Amino acid sequence: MNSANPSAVDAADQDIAPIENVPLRVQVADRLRRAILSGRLKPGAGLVETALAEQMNVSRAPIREAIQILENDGLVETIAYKGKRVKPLTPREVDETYSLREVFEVMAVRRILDNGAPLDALRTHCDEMNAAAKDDNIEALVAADEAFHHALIRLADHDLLLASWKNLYLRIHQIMALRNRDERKLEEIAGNHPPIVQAIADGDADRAIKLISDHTRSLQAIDPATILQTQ
Amino acid sequence: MNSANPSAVDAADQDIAPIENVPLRVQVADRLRRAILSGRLKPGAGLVETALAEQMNVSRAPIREAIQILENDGLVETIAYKGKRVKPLTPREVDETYSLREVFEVMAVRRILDNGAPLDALRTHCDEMNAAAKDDNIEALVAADEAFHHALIRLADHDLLLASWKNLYLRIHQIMALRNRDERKLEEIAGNHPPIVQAIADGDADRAIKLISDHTRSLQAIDPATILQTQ
DNA sequence: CACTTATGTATTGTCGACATTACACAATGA
DNA sequence: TCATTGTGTAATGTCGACAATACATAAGTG
Repeated sequence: MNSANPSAVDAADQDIAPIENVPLRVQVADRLRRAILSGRLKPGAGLVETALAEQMNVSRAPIREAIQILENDGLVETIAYKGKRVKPLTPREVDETYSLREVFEVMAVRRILDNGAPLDALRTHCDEMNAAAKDDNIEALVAADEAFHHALIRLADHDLLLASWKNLYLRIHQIMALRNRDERKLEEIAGNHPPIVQAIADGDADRAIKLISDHTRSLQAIDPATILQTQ
Repeated sequence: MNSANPSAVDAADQDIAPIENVPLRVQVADRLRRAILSGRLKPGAGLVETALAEQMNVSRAPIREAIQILENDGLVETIAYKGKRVKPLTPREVDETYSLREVFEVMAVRRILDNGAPLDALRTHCDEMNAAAKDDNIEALVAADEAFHHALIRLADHDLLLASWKNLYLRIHQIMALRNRDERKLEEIAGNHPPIVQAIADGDADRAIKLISDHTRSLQAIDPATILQTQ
């Protein structure tokens, strides 16, 4: 298969990695998304196409398309002939986001129990979370937490569910970034997960569903009304 | 409030209705969406911007944006530098669509039972369905059916759920349009709904959830593999 | 003949300019 | 003074043209 063209292939492998050909709109969308999800662009902040175009040194077209992508993500809203802004985040929306997330995760657990799936990945992420909690490393714990839930949804083997969950989780990201880092017991968060895996392994549907429900609800409850906005 | 300016206001009321100022992209998106949902544009059919622009007598910009809107709706997909086409519909996707719909509707029923809501609208739509079934009017029955489920979701008082359901229901529309009109008993479909309302009214969560689950599943089961595609 | 290398074509990607809209605010007149 | 009417400004909406890309197909080369 590749024996015909030895030198060129052998030579690099790393040096000449395939040149990425990412459309500008995607690059722009990624940057803006990062800014929103990290909290640098707060809800209510205005997005002006011409200004962004000049700042990023591209024309307005890719900026427009990038903003439309973010609109699909539910992170930005447009008011015709007036402007675009980071979608304001109301307490109600936060509430709805978490409640829908709960439904998604319960659905995933149900499917895993019905169809079966290997749980090794979940256990690995539990270990990562424990390690992060011991190190007092919030970043690592949050990452492992997301990896755990992502893996859980993937195990459900339901592409549409996965896509919906990912979209929803964007807002969870944003909410977590905006929330004043309430220093909760990291070990408590980490400790929440292994029982879920155990319940699934035991085939105990009721317990697994109750645990995952309680878990997502506990996260939801934390948030007071720390919804900052930039008018 | 309006006593100061009598003649102008009184005069028309109908004649001079507010002039709609719908952006071209929205008009284009609506047309294309209708074509897809009605089955005139089949899955796999190519969408060429220049051709559409010429046909609709607008520039490519609104066409592009319209197609991006449909991409967000999940009805169209883009392959960079190659083309855009109506998203192919696999049996698996159909399956996933219906199973996610089931989860949404069960969630709605749960919330209605928890928080309470007036059920008059649901009963009205049940009556409409019965009337349509008696008249052998499929169009009317489908419309009333959608109105019933739409009302059910709205009663759940959960904006995010409503938005997600609407998006999902787009594909249901498409699927129903593509399916070879299997002439099932209209009265059977109509008859499925009143028991759901009754179970909710009775506060019988288990029965209500079971009924709504069975209902959505029965719709799902019909579809063999009648997924037409235009390569 | 097999294989590489141009070249053509269809399509999307990007650009800069102009049109349209909404809003704020000043100018006007009873 | 107050309501009405102009006018300016900032933003999105739309346009036509050109650039970049991927693929098919032909042309060249050993």
